[in-house]
Formats: sequence, C-alpha cells, structure tokens
Amino acid sequence: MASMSVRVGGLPGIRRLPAYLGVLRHLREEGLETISATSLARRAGHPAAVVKKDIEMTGAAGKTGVGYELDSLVADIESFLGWNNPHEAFLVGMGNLGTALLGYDGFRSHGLDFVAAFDSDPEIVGRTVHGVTVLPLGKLRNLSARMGIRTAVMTVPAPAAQPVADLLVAAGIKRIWSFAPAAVSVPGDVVVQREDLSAGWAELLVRSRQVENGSG
Amino acid sequence: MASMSVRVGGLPGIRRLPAYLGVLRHLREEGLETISATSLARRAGHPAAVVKKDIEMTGAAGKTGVGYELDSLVADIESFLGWNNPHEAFLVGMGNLGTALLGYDGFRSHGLDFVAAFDSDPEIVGRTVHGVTVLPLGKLRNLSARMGIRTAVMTVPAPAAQPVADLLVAAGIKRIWSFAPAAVSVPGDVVVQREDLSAGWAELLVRSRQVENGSG
DNA sequence: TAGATTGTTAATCGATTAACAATC
DNA sequence: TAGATTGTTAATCGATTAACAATC
Repeated sequence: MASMSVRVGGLPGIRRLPAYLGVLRHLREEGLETISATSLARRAGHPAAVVKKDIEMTGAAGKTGVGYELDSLVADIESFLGWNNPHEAFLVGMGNLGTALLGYDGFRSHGLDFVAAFDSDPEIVGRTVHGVTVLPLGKLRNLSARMGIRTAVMTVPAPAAQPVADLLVAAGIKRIWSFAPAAVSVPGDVVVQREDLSAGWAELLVRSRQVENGSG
Repeated sequence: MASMSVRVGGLPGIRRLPAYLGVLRHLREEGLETISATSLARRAGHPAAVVKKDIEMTGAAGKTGVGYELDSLVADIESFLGWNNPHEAFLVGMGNLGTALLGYDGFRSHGLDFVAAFDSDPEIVGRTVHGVTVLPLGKLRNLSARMGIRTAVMTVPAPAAQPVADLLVAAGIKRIWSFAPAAVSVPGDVVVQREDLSAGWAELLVRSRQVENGSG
C-alpha cells in the first residue's frame, strides 16, 4: 500500500482542501446532504476541473448524476488530511503571532491541539494564555519525551529560528510548522513547513499592478 | 512599457522574493557587498536555478564572474515588489490575528503601513492597539475617501467576509488581503489575495506522512 | 427517457531543472 | 590566464484545463 502513494493533484491540491472543507462543513450545518463538484467549486472559488481532481486525490467517491454525499466527502477529506484525529503540539514563541495562533479555536477542528507553549522571555513564562501555561524553553525536551509530542509550531524571530529548530529536533519533534522568517536546516526525517506571511503581500501588490496595467 | 509585462517566473517566483530580501538585508547589515545566486540560494533554502530565474524576473543585473551588488539587488527587488514606497492600509477585524498583524513591525519595511483599524464590536472600538485607534466600521467609508486609502487587510470570521468585502469595495478599496476563511466575490478591478492559514498545516501533515512512508 | 454528474483521458500551459556559452 | 558567475536556452516535469464517455 505504501507504494501506491498519491501522485495526483499534488501539493497545490492539498493546500486547497481546507477551503473545500470549510464550505462543506458549513453546508452540512445548513442541512444539505449532497453536493456536486461544480457547486463546491463555485462556493470555494476554484475551477470545477480543479475541484474534481482534488477530490479524486482524496479517494472520495461520488454518485454519477447526483454528486457527493456531504458526510462521506467531509470524512474522506478529513481522513486524507489526517484531521480526523488530534495532533498534540507545542507552540514555541509567544509573541503577537504565537498568541494569535494559540487563540484560534478553528485549529481544534483541524486536528491541531496545543498542549503547551514555550518562550525564552522570563517576563512571559508562567503566564496563562488562552488556557495554556507558558513554560521556559528548558522544559521542552523533557516534556516532549514524557508526552510523546512530535509536532511543533514555531513563531520566533529570524535569529532564533535555527537554535529553536535544533532544540526541537533534539527533543524528538518530527514536524515543524515554522512562521519564522528564516530558512532552517534539519535532518531528513524531520519535515519543516515554512510559512512566509510576506509572500501573500508581495503577490497582492504585483497582481494588483498587473490589473492596473490591464494585463491581468 | 505596459505591454512588456513580466511573464517569467510567475506567481511562485514572486512569493519567494520576500525570503530573498530577508537574507539580503541581513547580509547587508553584516557588511557584505556582493553575493552570488548560488550563495543566496543556499541561505534562502531554494535551488540556485530558481533563484536565478526569480532575480531575472525583477530585472536586476549582476556582474559575470562576481555576482550581484547587494545594495542594488535589494533596491531592484523592493522596487519590483513596490515595497520601496509605503502603502497606507486599513485593517478590518481586531481579533487575535488582526491584533497580531497590526503589531508586526516587519510590515513597515515591506511597505505596509496601517493607518487605521476597524471592528464591529463596541467593546473593542475606541481602544488603542499597537498605537492605532480602533474605529467603528461605519467610519470606514468616509475615512477612506478622505485619506485616499486603496488597500485593506481583512481579518474577520467567515460569515463577515462577504459583507465586509462589499463595504470595502463601496469605499473604493482596490486591494484586499484577506485572512477570512471564505471566498468573496468582488468587481474585476478589485484584487483579493486570499490567505488560508490552514493550507500549510494540511501540507505539513501530508508531507510528513509521505516521509514516514519513505516515498518522499 | 432526459438531464445531470462523475471519473477519466488528452491537450495545454507554466514552472522547474539542467546545462553551458559568454563574460568578467 | 584560471576560476567563477551571469544570463539564457532547451528539456523535463507537473498542474491545469477542456472534453466526453459512462453512469445514475
């Protein structure tokens, strides 16, 4: 089964799935029971052909002439993403962004469960933020071993990125979701997902210039 | 000149430029004066061929056998992105994420300057957050006209996305950077850049599963 | 049956990769 | 000159688009 790994749709498709899920969960609350790829596409803001391919990637099956059963489509996407069971995670770096992520309740329905937060600043350590106590970085290693944590979200300044990544790797973390504006190097069995908040801002300005020039 | 619009590198390239800029500014502070595409690539965590193409897109010129002059490369990237002059912007939605974005000083060096913040909650209106006073949504339209604001960052819940987008459009906003987990529809002369914070989390989990299965 | 939709195929498009001639 | 690097070209790869046969 491991050799049957998915090669359809790819990374761009995976990144669109959460948007579909948001639409589908919303429609389910409104009592809808089935949906077509075309209808989902319109509501999610993506071309229908793309939506079809993305759904195919998750392995969900629809009914010809009818569409997809909402419940099973939601379940199949969640299962494909691994959002059907919780991933306990550490959050490192309690600045503005770290605090915001910790307070975003939506993550729980995405299988992301913050169990502890860490910071190097003694002023912040000891506080309780969004129901989570902030611990000193020195406690991270022991706690991760004790709790079996494999996932961490990193919201630290650029200079701290590599040292903190090293600490996380030493603590046995295998998945790092990094919002630090810096590249980090890690062993091959550790996956780093790097977010660059400035990327979207850059794209917005260039795209809007293209529209202004009439070439978009 | 407008017909000579850039078609090399494309959107993925544009999204990588901020990371290059971060590296370059840092190296400049350390006193470095020139850099090669290979060296930049290693520090930014991207393949050298990609970096070369992306630099080409900005129009920056290097010296064969030497590399790029740091000052002029920074200036050319900033100018290409439009980050060399400030864009005054409104922020709508003072929840956790809105507060965090407002407090992120890095944006100022990216040409993003928050001049006012808005929220619908009377509890929040009137407060001063990160030096910016929070105003009621009702004041947005007049103020945008008076100040000539064309750019807005939207950090509101999904149900508020379309109504707030409509309000922004009516107020003459032409660029919307949206963190709301919902699609919005706007006229053709308005550009919406949608960020989905969950996309990266989805990608991290799927990629890490691929690594675990030995197929990555 | 008639209408609608899935699942899939083929064609197009764009991004990435690799290589190297020209240049300092 | 010898070594290094840019700028560019060609080849590869993957994603998107469009179309439609099969199916309910």
